Amino acid sequence: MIGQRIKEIRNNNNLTQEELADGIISRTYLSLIEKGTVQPSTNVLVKLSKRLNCTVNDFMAEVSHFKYNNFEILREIGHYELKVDNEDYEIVKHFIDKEYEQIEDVPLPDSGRIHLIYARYFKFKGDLKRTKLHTDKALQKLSTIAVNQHYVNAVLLKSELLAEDGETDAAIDILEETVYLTTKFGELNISDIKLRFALVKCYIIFKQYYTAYRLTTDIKQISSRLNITYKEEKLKKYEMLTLVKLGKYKDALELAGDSSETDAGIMRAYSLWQLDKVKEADQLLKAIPAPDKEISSIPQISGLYKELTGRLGGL
DNA sequence: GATAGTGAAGGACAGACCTT
DNA sequence: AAGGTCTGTCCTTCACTATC
Repeated sequence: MIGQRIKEIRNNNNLTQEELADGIISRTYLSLIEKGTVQPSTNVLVKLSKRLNCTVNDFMAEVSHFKYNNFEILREIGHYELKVDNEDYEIVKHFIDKEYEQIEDVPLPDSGRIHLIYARYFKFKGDLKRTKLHTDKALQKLSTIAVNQHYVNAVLLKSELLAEDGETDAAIDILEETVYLTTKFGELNISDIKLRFALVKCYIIFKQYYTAYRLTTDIKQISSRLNITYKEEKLKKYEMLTLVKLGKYKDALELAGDSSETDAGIMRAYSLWQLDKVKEADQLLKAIPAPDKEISSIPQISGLYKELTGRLGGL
């Protein structure tokens, strides 16, 4: 597949094998690469991509499936991916019922996308066994092409499952590896932000707060470079939490501003308490509505709340 | 003739494995 | 730990053939 793409791009650039290979590899070897007989090294791919004025990712981009005549399925995959994104799972059930994963000759990337839809559906349904099965299949099939948004989504789901199983270190491994690949071969996009978000969550579980904080800074930089916003509120909470955990209470207070939002309030109160402003902390804490169960979507913030109420309860 | 494909032979290198 | 050997992969060169 890579060879096919190289040939396509070379032809678009009106270059012969001789011209493209010159000074990089032998012409014969390029021929073998294009035929798919050999697997070129990354080094070679990088050099070829430079001469062809493209990225290595372009070599791995999906070859258009004009031979794959089932456009209907492709259209449906895209349609139901959106439905899954919107958590419209009841509609997705129609897609599941069609059992597209049983169809032979579906190209690997598309088959991977089908499995990913299945995995996300079964995750919603709470069927962990099928979720894991389809996630692994999706990863396996999507890994045959360049790191793209579908592969990243599969990685995110996989890391989520690993973290839920208490295998945070394995989750970090797969996320870091994917960050490396996207950074090395791809151009920055929303996937880079999503991956780092997932990493922040894992590093907080691992109590590696400095790394988590550094990642929140990375996310802000990438967002600003791409001129997009992504879960700004949650990012701010993570940033505050890491600052609090690092003992940078003044910075945390500054970041929280005068937000009346519950999580921010908890972290403000906690920081104030740490800075010996017990009275202010107590007042702030009393203004926070008493939660009946989980107070925050971020467990560590609930932890701060419990600690704080424990300490200030006697006042 | 220019370009591309194939096969054989072999060098360079890295990783795995074993011995000292 | 340091070394030697083996093995597999990447890559080259050369010679030849096929296609346009």
